[in-house]
Amino acid sequence: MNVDFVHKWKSQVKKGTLAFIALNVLKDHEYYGYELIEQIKKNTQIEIAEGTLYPLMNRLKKENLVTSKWVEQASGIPRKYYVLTPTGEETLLQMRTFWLDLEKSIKKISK
Amino acid sequence: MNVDFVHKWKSQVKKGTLAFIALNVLKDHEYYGYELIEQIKKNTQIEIAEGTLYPLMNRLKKENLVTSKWVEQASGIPRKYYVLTPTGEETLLQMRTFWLDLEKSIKKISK
DNA sequence: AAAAGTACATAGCTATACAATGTATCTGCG
DNA sequence: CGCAGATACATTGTATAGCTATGTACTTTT
Repeated sequence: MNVDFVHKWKSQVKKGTLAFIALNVLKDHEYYGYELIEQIKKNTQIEIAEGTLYPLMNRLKKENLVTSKWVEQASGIPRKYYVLTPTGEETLLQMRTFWLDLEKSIKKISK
Repeated sequence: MNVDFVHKWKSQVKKGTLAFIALNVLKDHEYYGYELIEQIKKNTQIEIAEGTLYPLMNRLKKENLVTSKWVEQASGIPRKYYVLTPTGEETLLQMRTFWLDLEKSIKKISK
């Protein structure tokens, strides 16, 4: 019951945070989709389904926060690398401000 | 454009965090709906629409995390007070653990 | 040759914040 | 007195976004 609620809740928290997390990870390093999932999992223990990441990246592209470029591989499927745009960097800064405020607020009420 | 994206993003971050915030605020003090909105605004600067809070509290009730009781007023509309259940308290602890981990992870990737 | 991993992508489902709207009561002000 | 604004609850409809399931295609491992 309760386990189920917490599970759903975590999924809801991801709504929004994932965009923030992805932009943060892309800030200093470009990654392709599959690799981005692995990086995020490694750094945050958060697992993103592929069906979540690809639509997410397309939204961020549509909003002009990232661009993408195909890179051919010596062997195998070409990889689509994602890069932060200047708008993306600027947006990330605004998001960080909001996040820090939220963090502080929650710290205040959760003791 | 970008302002619009950030605005929508904040709304998405609220999905999930609001339940967490409400439970935190109710942990040590019972409040009625309207007052809860004011308390949250005062403590976190986060504004919750009434159309958000009432369905939220009904969900939390259905999940047995809070109970409610009507309290008649000497004058005016009776108030519906919300109280954390033991299940609610336990769930809150699990949520806090997840939140602290998330906070730590984001701190790690955002510098 | 089959299974598992890499790599991209989409469709349908579900949960939830918010605006808009509605009901009802009380208080302050001209 | 009458009315605007605050108090207090609630519902409906819409948009957003994560997740499961599914699909394609290539490579590596067994």
